[in-house]
Amino acid sequence: MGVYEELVARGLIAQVTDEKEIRELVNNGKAVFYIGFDPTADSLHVGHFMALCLMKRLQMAGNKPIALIGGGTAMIGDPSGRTDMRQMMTKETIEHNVSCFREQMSKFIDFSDDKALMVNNADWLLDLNYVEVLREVGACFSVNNMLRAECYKQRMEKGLSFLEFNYMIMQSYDFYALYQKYGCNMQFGGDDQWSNMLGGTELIRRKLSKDAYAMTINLLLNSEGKKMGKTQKGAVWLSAEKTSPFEFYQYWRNVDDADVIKCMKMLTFLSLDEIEEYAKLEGSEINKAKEVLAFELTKLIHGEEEATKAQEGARALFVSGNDTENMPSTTLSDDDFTEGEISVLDLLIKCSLIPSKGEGKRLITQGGVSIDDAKVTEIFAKLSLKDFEKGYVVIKKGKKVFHKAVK
RNA sequence: GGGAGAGUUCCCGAGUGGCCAAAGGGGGCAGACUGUAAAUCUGUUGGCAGUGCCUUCGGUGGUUCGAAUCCACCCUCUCCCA
Repeated sequence: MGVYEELVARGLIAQVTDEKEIRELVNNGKAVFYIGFDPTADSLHVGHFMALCLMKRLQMAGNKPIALIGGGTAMIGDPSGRTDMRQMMTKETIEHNVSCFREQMSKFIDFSDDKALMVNNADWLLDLNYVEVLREVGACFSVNNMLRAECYKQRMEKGLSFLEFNYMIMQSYDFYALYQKYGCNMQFGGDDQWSNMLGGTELIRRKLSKDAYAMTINLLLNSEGKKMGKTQKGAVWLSAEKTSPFEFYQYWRNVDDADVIKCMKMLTFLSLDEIEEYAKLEGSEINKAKEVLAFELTKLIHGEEEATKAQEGARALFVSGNDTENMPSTTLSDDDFTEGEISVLDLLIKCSLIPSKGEGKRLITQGGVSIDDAKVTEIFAKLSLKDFEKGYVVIKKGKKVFHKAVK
């Protein structure tokens, strides 16, 4: 089975421009492909992880990946898949984000010995001359066609600025530039990028009379059709500072039954045969598969040691009771105590478990807070230093959130 | 440039002078049931202090005892005409 067939079997491929050609290139390690990443935050998140996985799989099959960081296109803002206008980002923010991306990616993709490249489209986009671009590139685009593209259609009601309208042209120009510079013959991206990617193949055909290919990967959607990797607090990040390994592990440990196998196929490097075995599990047995999924992913992102810690921590908490070793924790100082006491509400705030005291009161009233296994029943309950005699207390919020307060 | 309309709390969306911290739905959170799942049911959903205060209905001023609601100007968006 070639790598292309494997991608299909894992349910990763959404659309391709020319299946035969792409299979041929990819399976024989002849592809030089690029994937673009918009530096809209200072860390990569789960959505990017799919793309990174794909890069790695293809790299292992002998193809050469180019990670393109959109330092230039971020100045414009991609309207695809968005119903509202993007906030304009400052140059400084973009530069900061670019360097964060660079660091995270190099942990995952092998950039040594020219096996992969990392480029920033700011290097060629920012110096373009407006009139020149219009004549060279603008002439190749039909506004009529652009307006028919799905990504703009959605915006026709809510409004689309000329700035954003140009995003497709800039992305197309990237492909064109990479083709000439590095012989990049293929572009991958999320399925919402389809029209932008076609713009690039079309531009290359017109300008150079050469064929280039595009392929989109399925977005990671849950059984309800919503994008995965988002929590109420925001995205699930790959950096340990923004999403701790424990939280990361828990996110995957808690996915719906219906989504476990799909996630395994799309995100892990477990063999398809092995995954088939997990797919046979039923009922509460599915929990085993969830543990494997969570462990494998945490290992990929944070390393085996952290993954083991997260797994043991979770098992201890949920199965056997109270191992506090790997629990997220907050250290309290003397200033947090008034006359040797701290109120439960202040404690919860200090540990960032609640955003406001009103929320805390509600939680306590509804029986959602326990400290050292004792349910807190009084909203103005206080803890004294005596309660910290063993050095910490364990706070339980709801059923799944555990936190250790150390003194 | 001319004309018409819109901007409400996390999101959608009601509200056209006091009964509005603002209906309803979605989402979130908590409880029950469970398998750290789903479905279902219940409660809850601006902040701070215990019943009152503060901040919030695009922005800034104004009218009024009292404004999300009326007036003026401004900003943003949509539609029609050019």
